[in-house]
Amino acid sequence: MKVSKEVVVQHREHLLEAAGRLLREHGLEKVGVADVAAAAGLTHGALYAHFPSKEALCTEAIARLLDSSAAAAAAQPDWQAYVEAYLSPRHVRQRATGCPYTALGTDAPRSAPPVRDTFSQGLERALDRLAKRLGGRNKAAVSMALMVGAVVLARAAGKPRLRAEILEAAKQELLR
Amino acid sequence: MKVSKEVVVQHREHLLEAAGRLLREHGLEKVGVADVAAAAGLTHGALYAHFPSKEALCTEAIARLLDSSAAAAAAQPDWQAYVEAYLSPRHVRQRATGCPYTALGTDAPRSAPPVRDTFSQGLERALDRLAKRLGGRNKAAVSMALMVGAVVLARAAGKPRLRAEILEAAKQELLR
DNA sequence: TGTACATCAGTGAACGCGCGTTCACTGATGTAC
DNA sequence: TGTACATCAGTGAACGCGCGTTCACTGATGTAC
Repeated sequence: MKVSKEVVVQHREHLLEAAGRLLREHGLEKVGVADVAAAAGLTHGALYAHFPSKEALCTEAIARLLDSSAAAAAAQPDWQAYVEAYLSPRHVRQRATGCPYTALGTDAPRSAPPVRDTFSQGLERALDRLAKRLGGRNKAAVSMALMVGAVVLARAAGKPRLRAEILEAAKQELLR
Repeated sequence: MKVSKEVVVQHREHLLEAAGRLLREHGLEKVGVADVAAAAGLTHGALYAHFPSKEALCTEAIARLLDSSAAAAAAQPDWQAYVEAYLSPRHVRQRATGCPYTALGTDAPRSAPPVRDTFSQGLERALDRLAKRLGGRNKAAVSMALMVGAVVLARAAGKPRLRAEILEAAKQELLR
């Protein structure tokens, strides 16, 4: 049945949030529109009143992720605290709420143009901001690559000991 | 029809090679058993004479990838040349024949235990070898994280200019 | 060495299942009078 | 303010498609005599 304008906006918001969470946890291919709709408290049919396709939903959800990820970084003025949180076992464990590059990085180049472009633009802006913060584009690129790489490898490492080793090594290097 | 023992071994080999290539290019979820079989010059039914399931095929194919990737690294005694090849635009472009961590890194933690464990063990050995080569586990972890992160980000970056910037920054840092 | 038979990798049709998408219908919302 | 009607987000069944897996059958291989 029809719902009020405010509720429509809420539902759209919930769909994007759920998609952002599920995509980071399970990847683009393993998440179904029914999963996203259910996580938002709706049925799959309703999703198509908000988005024309799964791809459109995912594209917008990922664009949001990249934005809010950049916003979260900007909101932490203490660089050391930011790095320590990023390279924490908690971040490695909780993919669903973590950095989109570490969750979906290797999916980006295989995706359709809309998703690829979203990643590309998000990355460009992320590096710009980081360059201002760290005073140099080279330093920004190296720092981001090291952080992303460390979390990707730590997640691929099954044993907690190896995970901790990778995270610690990256942390020492970044805060040197 | 039945084929000779030698041909059976060849077909198995071709299936694993095709799987290794297609998996790196398209990811675990987008590659079908029919795709792999066709790339190996067989029909999908034949695949099940060699492997009990898609998962078993992928697990073995990935194990091979990790081994041959480590072997390729060991075969290049010149560290600078290795780093330059790894951080080259060519490697960024050709996912199908490149490093398995940069191609499938973010798929690893979402995969079923057999695939996850394969990655975990492969990573452990890769870091061991690199530690001997670079004289320190910390240095090995940092170098590998930076290399993997740089290629993942370079692939996510659409524009050649941004790609080159990331690769160059990482290269300078690693060969410092 | 030659022959008869058992073996088994390969083929392609078929099955079951899940997924993205569509659509007729519902009923609360919001608007026009 | 009250009423009648148009709108449209949401529901759930249905559709088409692709994919992993199975299986009866084929025919070349390899073995036993």
